[in-house]
Amino acid sequence: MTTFRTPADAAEAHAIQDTLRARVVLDEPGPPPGTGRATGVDVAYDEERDVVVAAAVVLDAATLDVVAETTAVGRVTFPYIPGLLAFREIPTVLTALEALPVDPGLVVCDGYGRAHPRRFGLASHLGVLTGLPVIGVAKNPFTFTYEQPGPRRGDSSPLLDRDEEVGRALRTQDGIKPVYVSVGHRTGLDNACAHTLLLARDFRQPETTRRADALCRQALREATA
DNA sequence: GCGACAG
DNA sequence: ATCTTGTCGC
Repeated sequence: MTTFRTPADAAEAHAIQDTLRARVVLDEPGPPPGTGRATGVDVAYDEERDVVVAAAVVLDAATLDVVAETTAVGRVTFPYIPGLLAFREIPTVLTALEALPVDPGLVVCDGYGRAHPRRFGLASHLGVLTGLPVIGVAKNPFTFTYEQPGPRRGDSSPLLDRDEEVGRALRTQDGIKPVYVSVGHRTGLDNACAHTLLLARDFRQPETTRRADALCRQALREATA
């Protein structure tokens, strides 16, 4: 597992992304959807107290039952800069992932992977550092463009950077605004969408992110109280 | 130069 | 991300 280093500034962060990008694996299909485990990771902040809490929640991919969960507390070491989100979230997320007593299976993060200005978003970065299959499911289209997908659950359309497909806008519930799926590491886009759809069985967002989000917020309250 | 911009 | 009550709707 590669060591994480917090960059001194944006220029150094860009350089790190440009270097690590070469290690992304894009030619593996990834774990079969609906089997094994899927792990959601998310982070909550208390900017005032300079505290960050990460959560990792492992689900059975078939039943969506919780198999294991961990949290980790850290300090904010990098500001939020669009395109550099990973440097803010990854350190504490790594700690939470390492504390898991079981193999995470497919890791699902809140944000982007290949859909990124330098093709190296949070999901790509986390994948390269851990070696795990990782995908990104974001709630906003960031700077990318897309045609509105069909109205039904499962409908999708290409997420574009110029004319390059960097991800997909995927409708996970009938008549509800889509989520934005992109590949991180060791997973194909079709598979990433299939996983997302199965994980978003009951809600717009995948159950993995919902559980991780709830857990890190709760842990932040407790760490802050 | 100004605005937009994952979380 | 986070600040934040009630309220409209299934």
